[in-house]
Amino acid sequence: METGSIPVEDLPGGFDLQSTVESGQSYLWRREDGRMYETTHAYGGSAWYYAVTDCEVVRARQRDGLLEWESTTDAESLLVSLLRLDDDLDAILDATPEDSLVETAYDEYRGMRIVRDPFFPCLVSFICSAQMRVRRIYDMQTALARRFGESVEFDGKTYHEFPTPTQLAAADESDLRALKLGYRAPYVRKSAELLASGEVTAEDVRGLPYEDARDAMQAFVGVGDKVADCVLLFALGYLEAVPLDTWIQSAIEEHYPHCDRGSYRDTSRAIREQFGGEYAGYAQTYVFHYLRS
DNA sequence: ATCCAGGATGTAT
DNA sequence: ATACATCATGGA
Repeated sequence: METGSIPVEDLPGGFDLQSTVESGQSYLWRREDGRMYETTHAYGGSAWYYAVTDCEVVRARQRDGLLEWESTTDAESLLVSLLRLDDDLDAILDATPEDSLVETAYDEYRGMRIVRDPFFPCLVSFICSAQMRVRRIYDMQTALARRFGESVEFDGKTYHEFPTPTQLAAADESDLRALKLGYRAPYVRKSAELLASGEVTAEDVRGLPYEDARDAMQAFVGVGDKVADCVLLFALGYLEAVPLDTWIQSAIEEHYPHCDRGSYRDTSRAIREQFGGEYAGYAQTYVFHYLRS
């Protein structure tokens, strides 16, 4: 086992591990004690979390200004990538317009960062998110990993990686329904098949201008405007993407009624401008977490 | 019991 | 392009 620590206290804008991985933007991380979403700020906020990706387990906790980690291999660059520790949060705040709701949310969860999740797990988690509570989305992803993913041994325990597109494409609908995916089961299977066959790839989307990328994402099944925005924001690094979910819709009604333009596309453009454009997704994620907590 | 949860799809207009 | 019913599941 390799270990290390990353000084995060002096990163521009700081860092907050708990809000980053427990704000409903990523379904990659689990708390080591299995109490995700049951209690808040356990151990003074220094609980261990783990993620499994590329057959590697990485475990991390934040304590005394450090992000301490344990892994099968050197995990520092992986953590910088997954948790976007290279984002200049101060610059992002500076680029965000004066706005009492956004500022309140930024103050409440200072240091929370957008994640950079692996594409396929992110895609599936947000396909599953349709009409579903955050806690149950977690449970579905956990069930998929246990049932279809590779087992990885680490530190005397068995962890389960999220399945590959090929692994999920090989499942049939009844297997997925047995895991309580409900009507999302065929969406997940068909989208896995599109990736497994190479008919659609993440590279077909990555690099496109934002609105083109949002359209391209809808080649997947079970992906409309909102889920497309989530994957663009939380996996592909389109920080301007603002997923218009029910929470943000009600925030628009309440705080930004002039941004409601009827259609998703036009409302999206308006709220994106309201939130400062380039980093509008950051403001969205803070507001989402603030309103939902 | 009825309503709702990080919506998308198929169909009719 | 927009309006509508329909789609599982569990918790309040």
